[in-house]
Amino acid sequence: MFISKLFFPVLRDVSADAKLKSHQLMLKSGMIRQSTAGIYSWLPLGLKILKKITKIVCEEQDKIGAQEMLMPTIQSADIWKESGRYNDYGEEMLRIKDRQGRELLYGPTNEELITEIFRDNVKSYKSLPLILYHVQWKFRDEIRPRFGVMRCREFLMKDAYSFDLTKEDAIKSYNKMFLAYLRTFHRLELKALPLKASSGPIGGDSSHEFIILTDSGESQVYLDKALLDINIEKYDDSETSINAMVADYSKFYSATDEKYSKDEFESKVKKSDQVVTKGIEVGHIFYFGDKYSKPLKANILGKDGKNINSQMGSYGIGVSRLVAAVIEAKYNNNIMKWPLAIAPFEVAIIPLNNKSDPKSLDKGKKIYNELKANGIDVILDDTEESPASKFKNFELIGVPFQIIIGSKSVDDQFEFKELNGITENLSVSEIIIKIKKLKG
RNA sequence: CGGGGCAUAGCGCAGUCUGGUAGCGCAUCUGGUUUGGGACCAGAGGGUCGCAAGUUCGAAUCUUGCUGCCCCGACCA
Repeated sequence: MFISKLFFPVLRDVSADAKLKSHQLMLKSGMIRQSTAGIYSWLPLGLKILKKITKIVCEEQDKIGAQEMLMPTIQSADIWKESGRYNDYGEEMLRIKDRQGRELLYGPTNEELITEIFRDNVKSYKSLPLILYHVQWKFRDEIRPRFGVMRCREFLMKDAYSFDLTKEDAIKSYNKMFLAYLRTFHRLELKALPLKASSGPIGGDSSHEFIILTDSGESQVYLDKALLDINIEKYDDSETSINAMVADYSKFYSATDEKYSKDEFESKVKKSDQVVTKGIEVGHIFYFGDKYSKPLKANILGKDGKNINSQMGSYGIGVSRLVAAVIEAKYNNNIMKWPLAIAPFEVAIIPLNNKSDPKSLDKGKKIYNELKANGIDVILDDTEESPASKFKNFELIGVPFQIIIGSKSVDDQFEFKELNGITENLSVSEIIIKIKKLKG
């Protein structure tokens, strides 16, 4: 991408309404624009990051054997009446009538729909276990949306649904998902904390929420430092390894504000291991047995030829919220510090004096082509802006690395600078090797 | 839903109290000078002052109604 062609309407000032840093920075850098209360358009830069995060989320789902599909945003009210949630869900559900007067709704979640699909298409225990997921826009009519995409009404969510024959099997699916979640957040370079949670309107008897630790999050969390030292990379996909992981995470104390008890915290965690910080909920997993399969009559035939209800779980990740959560967790001095894996661009090439020295832009283009040929996501500054303004722009977007072509470059050596970090002089081939290595 | 605030150029704001026909910064366009940390000079374009009604010779300004947005509280990925 040449920056002169990129649609990114940056703002010098943002409204005093944007209180949260992530909200301010997303507006300033032209990632998003608000359409109406709690509803946002994603401009090219924001969408690019959203897609990169989505890809990582999907890869980790695929890795545990979940299969991607896509359900619609609009659903019929009928199945919600069958499950009993049409009345229970309340004002948060956006209800719509079509021209025939049929009752529809904009899905806030998809348990009913997936259960219907399962009911109509899966008849035998031999098809189990089955985990299906999709990444789709949801709508929940929040009483008071705020904080940009952090708490909005329309949001992108990955939701997965597991179907198993027995509770024991269902817990295996649940634990696999637990691992997938921790791996996903690890790849996003976030400190994620699984917490036992009350299960809310989704229902069921086992659930964890996943909280991203930040300095500025919404909810206060209390935890044993040992939880942060667990290395998720040491667990593989085997059942024993997964069980060990769940056991390891269950060993130590952690609680949100609501469940926190001072006495318990003090007695279970050594003073030196106590961590009190803030967090943002980005994921939630539930095991809820036959809560939906029973009312929706999602029966399958077991080995003995008898009909049974499958055991279900559902698993959500707020993908659009994750974008803001990454910013909150990692920003520094008004700069968004993207992990390389989701950065809007991996490298910016900055020829400083395009006007007075046309050769420098030619050099930039040559490097641009070489990097592109090596699969590197690169942006070239082909404008005649002042150097200062160029640097500011790339800082604002949060491109992690810069290649600077200017008076300090000699021959085929260029300044290779880490955003707000060290600068070294490298040749193009050295730079390519370095980035490839960082990408892993 | 309860309580409060705001709505003026693409963005951020002043002007409203005390009515006299709209201004500042940034952005945009033109020309010139600049170029290692959001450059400078000169000029230009851009506004039914959220909508509707009322008061008045005259309304961004006063009155009423409506709409939208935001903030504080109870919910949520």
